Amino acid sequence: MMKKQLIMDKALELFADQGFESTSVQQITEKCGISKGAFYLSFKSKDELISAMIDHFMEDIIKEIDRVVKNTNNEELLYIFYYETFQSFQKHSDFTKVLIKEQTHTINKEFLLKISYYNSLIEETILSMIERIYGDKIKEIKYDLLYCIKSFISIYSELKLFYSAPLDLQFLAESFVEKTNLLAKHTTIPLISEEVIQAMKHPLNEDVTIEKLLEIIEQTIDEMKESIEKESLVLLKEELIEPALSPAIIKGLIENVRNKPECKWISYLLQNYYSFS
Amino acid sequence: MMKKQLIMDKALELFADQGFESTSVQQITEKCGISKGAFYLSFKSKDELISAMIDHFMEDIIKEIDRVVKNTNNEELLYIFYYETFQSFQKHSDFTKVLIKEQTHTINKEFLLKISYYNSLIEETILSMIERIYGDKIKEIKYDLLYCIKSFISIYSELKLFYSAPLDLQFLAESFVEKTNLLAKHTTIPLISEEVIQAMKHPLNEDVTIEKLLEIIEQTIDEMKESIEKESLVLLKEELIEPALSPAIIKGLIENVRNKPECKWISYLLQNYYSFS
DNA sequence: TTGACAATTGACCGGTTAGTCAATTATTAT
DNA sequence: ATAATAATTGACTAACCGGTCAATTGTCAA
Repeated sequence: MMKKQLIMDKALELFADQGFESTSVQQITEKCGISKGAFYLSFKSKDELISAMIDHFMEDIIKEIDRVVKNTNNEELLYIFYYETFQSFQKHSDFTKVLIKEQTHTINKEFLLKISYYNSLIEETILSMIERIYGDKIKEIKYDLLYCIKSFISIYSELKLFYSAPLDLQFLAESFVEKTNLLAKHTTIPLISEEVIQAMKHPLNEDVTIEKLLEIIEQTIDEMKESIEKESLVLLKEELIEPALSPAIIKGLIENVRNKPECKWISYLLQNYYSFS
Repeated sequence: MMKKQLIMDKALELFADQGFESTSVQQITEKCGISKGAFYLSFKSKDELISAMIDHFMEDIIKEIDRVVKNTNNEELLYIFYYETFQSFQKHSDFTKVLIKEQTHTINKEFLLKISYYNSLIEETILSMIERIYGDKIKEIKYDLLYCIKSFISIYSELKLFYSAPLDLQFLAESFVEKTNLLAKHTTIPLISEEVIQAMKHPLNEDVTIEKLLEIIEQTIDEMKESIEKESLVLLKEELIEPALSPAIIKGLIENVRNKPECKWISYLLQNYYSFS
């Protein structure tokens, strides 16, 4: 439906400079030139719009970065990574603003969990890139590098997106490549160890209730065609209602489900629910 | 008044995990065990409470960091700076959370301007520190270093304050000292030039109206004892209503006013208003 | 042209917000 | 003890919020 896209676009503009909470459905519908009722024909609630928006843009951004990282040789990789990330952020500048704002601000646990999920996907990509470029020798400082790279990207976001600093993207990427290489080659004091990372993992998912999980699963099942994945999901749903299967079987079913792109989110939630790492 | 402090303390706790907007005056008064009316005896509005809170904590944090930077010899300076900054942030962890949340989120232009003012004070301190430690040779990358140092502090904030990562502050400071030294000694591609800094300066103060300025000035005048500074402020107020004086005289008057700590904010606003750098 | 159906509207609902102010209570001076 | 004054209360207002639904409008086949 066209209407959905229109609402997402206009809402994004408002969210970008007011945030989720301060933007009312009224404002969105006015900007779209539609009535309040029409909004609720496209989205069940304001929260559903936000959730859909996060999915839509995050998937797009991650897909772009992943593609670039996969298809670039090691020599240029870091430069291309920075450059394409900045490009992608600039292309989706409104969404990036929203993300930065809401990452620290939203009270809604569902959004936070979702954002942290996509964040973990990006972290995986960056980590695999670091390992490819620098090899085993930086194993102990890989999380240091990860957080520094993320910081550099934040510097870009702050300067370019929030303060409109006149910065050349290629130059920016070059400069950050140099800084990253410096840190990778000479850092001797690792700051963030594997244990630290483990200790701070998933502080959010304890708030995901069975009811909420069942609701999302049922909705997804309805939208799926008959397949092994759908069958697996049905079994997982029954397991949630009345536990009967062994952990090994559950883990296997979750693995099955993960194959379908539209179920990745659910498999992530289930994995956390059953505390599988 | 004791009541004011009580309200600030309790409000800060709520602001830290809900943000300004999502925290109602009702919630604050309940937590204080006072009535809604009593709140408005201490603060004219919710905004005034927030404004007072920003001033109170920012001045405290900046004073601590400034004192440390001034009283430490160059050798240990960077380490002590990081360590004391982290200590200060930990001591004021609720306020730091508020600051991080609202820096990117608040719509209220007055708060943003205030935060960016205090931010510029901290930046000045960091820059003076960089120059003291590394001397003239890093002149071209001083803004790079500034932003990297700020990024490192952000990493601390994210890990420690938001994700409660188990990190040792001394170790953390040591690690960041190494990273900073590495970047200072080997960076060859300056990212942020003087021109970039100039181009992104003060995008906010265009929203400060004469009326708002007059309001703040009048309020401050009432609270001041007779002095050269008060006289200067009265003259500046009259100048705002009916321009008559030369730029040189205005600049001098602003310089006078700046001497009183309680007028620093006003002198900053006036300086921006008259576009003095 | 008619009638069945789908799309769209906006007045309305219950709830929450910041802020006010007449009424009440507490304190102090005499 | 009494009167005057200061401090405190909480019901109240007007505005706004997300969400609903009876009523209206638009569409199209017969």
